[in-house]
Amino acid sequence: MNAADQDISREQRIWQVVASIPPGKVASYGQVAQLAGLGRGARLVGRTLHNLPRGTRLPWHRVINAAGRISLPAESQGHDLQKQRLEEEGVLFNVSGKINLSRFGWKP
DNA sequence: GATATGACCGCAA
DNA sequence: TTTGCGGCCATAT
Repeated sequence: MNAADQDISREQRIWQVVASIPPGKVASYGQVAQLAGLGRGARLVGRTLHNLPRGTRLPWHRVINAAGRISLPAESQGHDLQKQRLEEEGVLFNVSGKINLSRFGWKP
């Protein structure tokens, strides 16, 4: 048993939670962390998603920060891709680039 | 081992 | 609204 095994368990839980997010809905990092049993390990969720391979099947674009905003830099490609995918699923952005969590927030 | 940083969160002022 | 503080976990120095 090494550190990698622990990491895999946590990553697996995070992946499971992220994969459970229905289309057209979004969840915050804290939400995912809580459901994955990580408590307040929101940072771990962010790190894990950042480490995802390019060809992943995971709907990582449905994970945003608590402010209803995309954490990635606006000039980053991931930001653009995330926004586009969300709009494809019907998630609308505010004029400020924010998402109405009361409407699109995932409620398990 | 200690310190700093990071796709962060929640609360208080 | 913004700012500051503590908390979580992994990685780098």
